[in-house]
Amino acid sequence: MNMMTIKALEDIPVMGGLDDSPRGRVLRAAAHLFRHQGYNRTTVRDLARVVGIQSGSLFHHFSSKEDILCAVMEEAIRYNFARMKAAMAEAITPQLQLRALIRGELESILGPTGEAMAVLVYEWNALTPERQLQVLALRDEYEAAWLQVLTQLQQQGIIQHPPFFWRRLLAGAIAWTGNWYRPEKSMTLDDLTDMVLDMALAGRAQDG
Amino acid sequence: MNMMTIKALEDIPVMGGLDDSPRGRVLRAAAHLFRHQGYNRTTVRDLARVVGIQSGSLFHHFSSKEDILCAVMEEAIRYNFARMKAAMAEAITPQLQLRALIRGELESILGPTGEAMAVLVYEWNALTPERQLQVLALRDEYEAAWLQVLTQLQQQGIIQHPPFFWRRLLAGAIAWTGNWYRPEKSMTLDDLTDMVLDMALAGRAQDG
Amino acid sequence: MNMMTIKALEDIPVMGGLDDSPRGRVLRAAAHLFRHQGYNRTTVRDLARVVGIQSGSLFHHFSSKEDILCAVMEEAIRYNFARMKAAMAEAITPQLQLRALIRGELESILGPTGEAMAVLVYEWNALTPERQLQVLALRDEYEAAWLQVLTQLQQQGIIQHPPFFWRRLLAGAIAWTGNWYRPEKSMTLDDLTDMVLDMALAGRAQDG
Amino acid sequence: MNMMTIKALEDIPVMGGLDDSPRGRVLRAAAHLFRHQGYNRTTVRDLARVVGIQSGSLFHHFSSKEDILCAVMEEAIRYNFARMKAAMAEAITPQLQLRALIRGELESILGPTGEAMAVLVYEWNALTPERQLQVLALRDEYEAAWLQVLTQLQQQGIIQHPPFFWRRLLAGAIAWTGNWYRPEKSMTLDDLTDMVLDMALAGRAQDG
DNA sequence: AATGAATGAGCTTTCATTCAT
DNA sequence: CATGAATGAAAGCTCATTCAT
Repeated sequence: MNMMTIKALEDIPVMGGLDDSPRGRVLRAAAHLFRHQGYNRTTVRDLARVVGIQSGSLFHHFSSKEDILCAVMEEAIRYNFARMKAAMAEAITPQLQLRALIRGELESILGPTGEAMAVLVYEWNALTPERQLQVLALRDEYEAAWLQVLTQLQQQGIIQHPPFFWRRLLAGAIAWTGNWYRPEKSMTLDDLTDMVLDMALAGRAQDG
Repeated sequence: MNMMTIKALEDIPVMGGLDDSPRGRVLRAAAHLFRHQGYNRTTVRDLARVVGIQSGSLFHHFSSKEDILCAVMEEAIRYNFARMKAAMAEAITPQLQLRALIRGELESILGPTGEAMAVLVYEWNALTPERQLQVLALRDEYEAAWLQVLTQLQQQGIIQHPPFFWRRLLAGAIAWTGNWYRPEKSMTLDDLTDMVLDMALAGRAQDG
Repeated sequence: MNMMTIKALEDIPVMGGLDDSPRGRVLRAAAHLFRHQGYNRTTVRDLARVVGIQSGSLFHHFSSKEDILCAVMEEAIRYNFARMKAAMAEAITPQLQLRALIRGELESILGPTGEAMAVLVYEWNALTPERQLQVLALRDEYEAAWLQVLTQLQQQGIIQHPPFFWRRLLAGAIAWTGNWYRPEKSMTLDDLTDMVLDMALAGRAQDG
Repeated sequence: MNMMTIKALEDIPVMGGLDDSPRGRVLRAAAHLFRHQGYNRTTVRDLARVVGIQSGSLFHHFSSKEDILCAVMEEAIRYNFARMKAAMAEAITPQLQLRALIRGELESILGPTGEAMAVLVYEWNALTPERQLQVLALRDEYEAAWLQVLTQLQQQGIIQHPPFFWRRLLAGAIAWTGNWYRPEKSMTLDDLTDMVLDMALAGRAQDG
């Protein structure tokens, strides 16, 4: 692979929630490399080189390469879940909560945890089935918050389609932004949030 | 990897547009394996075994493993592009054209080419840059049709957001269905199409 | 390997003694390819392509790739041995015979059989031991002529060193010309012959 | 190939200039195997087995099989060049220098570096063109010493033919000794040196 | 005779992981 | 904790040879 283009750790955006411990440094480098080279095409030597240690030393912090992958995914979910809960606590109405959820998810994908979130999606089946279950457990907690808000909105007649399906469509639209969105004046993150919110509330005014 | 679960070719859904030539058989098996095991975790021996030939024989039909990956992607795009053009030709108004586009894209992801389409998304950077360009050229043609329809709808005031961005959000929502949608009575493919169409036309009635 | 530089059969110098039969065409191409790419780095497909047939067809004329190698070597020896005997028959004195031997050997290396002769030297241990013996039998006949002439010259006091060893040194000097000599005005084949002859008769005048 | 005849490292003559480091052990085994089996017919597994390591471990010391071949050649040239310079420094007259050059070259071919020198000749075009240039650069330095001495001898009227061509003939005669010379009482290395020296000074007495 | 798809053993190389230091 | 040489299984790919047509 095109290893020459991969930078040193200092040039990689700091992944939210990870400190400068060896563990944190490895996970940040891993998120970056797994995202841009793929999990399988990234060697533990690549990873060690970016972190600035020898490949054997990685195994003092993680028991296997897959363990690193799994940790990247879990940290991403955990960190964003925490932020999401904080944001939700401040939002009063379901509409505002929905906006907070959208905004939070966009930030998780487009901000410092973006690479880890992309890894979560793109390297999903590099995980053994038991590890998939382990990560899914975390994810379900997160999804429950979405379903709760969407269910309220449906009960209020503000959205019309089944919350479960509707959430899935929105999840896809949001996740995909990581592949194309780049912040610019004419389309700030707030603008993007509003655009997705319009999508989420589609059909709302049909009743009005 | 989890090879024991992988079936023989006869059990793999026939990928649209591929005949029973050796080439077609290889591409169908490849789409399936690449989708469920990942490109890197699928060995040429895996592939040969499913097709029912020896691994060396693969290289009579394709010059490399990456060549197979690229062919899977190109066949999927080409086949669906052809079907999409046919469907578009029959739709008169932009609204109907939009529905045809959504329906076609959902079929491409949920129908016989679904595995190949997923490979196109998930294994994108297993392709060398020059091959990415080659595939992108095909893809651009396809996207142009979407943009044309969305632009017309915007000019008519039916959608409000910039077509380019709007298309991206819809593309994400539709692509993601491959990860969760399973046909059932309470949510047929037609129902799903209408649900996405509602999303696409979000805000339409706000003006009314 | 650098296959693109390998020409069609028409551009390869006609190896002496080989007609335009399929067998002859294969041997000429083989001498050329084995010389410039090495025996192992030349595939039967390379060979077939240059000859203008399919690789499977080669095996109607030769039972194996090694069989082709062996035939190249044997033809070269046989052809040059015949020419050498003819030349020797015309030379009267041992000195003239020596010159004829030198001239003949230089021609075999620098002329149309040069590639085959180089293969004989450089691919010697691509041959199985039994085939080596088979070729050596031919070679011994050829060497006997040299030894006879050198022995006569030694008996006449014209050369001083043991004929067997002296022949070996000369054989090396002559064989190596294939790696550097290119005909030019200031060093024709005749000039080269005389230069080697001077070497062969070294020390001659010390007695005089 | 005839692998059963290949011995363990301990039975292979110690190639001059190489210590007992892993690198040195590999190069000595490689010189031996490449010489007797040919470069292409020697597998990295053969090589590893003789060295007493696993095949994968070779690639900690050399980046490729060709890298090993190249190192064998370069070490041989470098080592012999150093010895040659030392010997030349002690020789006063051009005649003595010529004898030193001949003696040194014979030793390089018949002594501990003999296998490596043979590999240099016989496996030359297993090297990629750029590597050939790299090795040629080393070789040119070495050849310059020969030409200088031969040119002096020509200016003194001691040899008559153009030094460049004369050197080539001698080089062939000397290189070829590796294929036939075995030390014995009636033909020691000194005797052989004198025999080649007589050749080199051929025609000398013609003027006398 | 000629074809060319198919074979399958064997090649070089990669790489996660181990472990003596 | 860190190192980095060593491991050895497995990868993608090659290629002489076969054989049904």
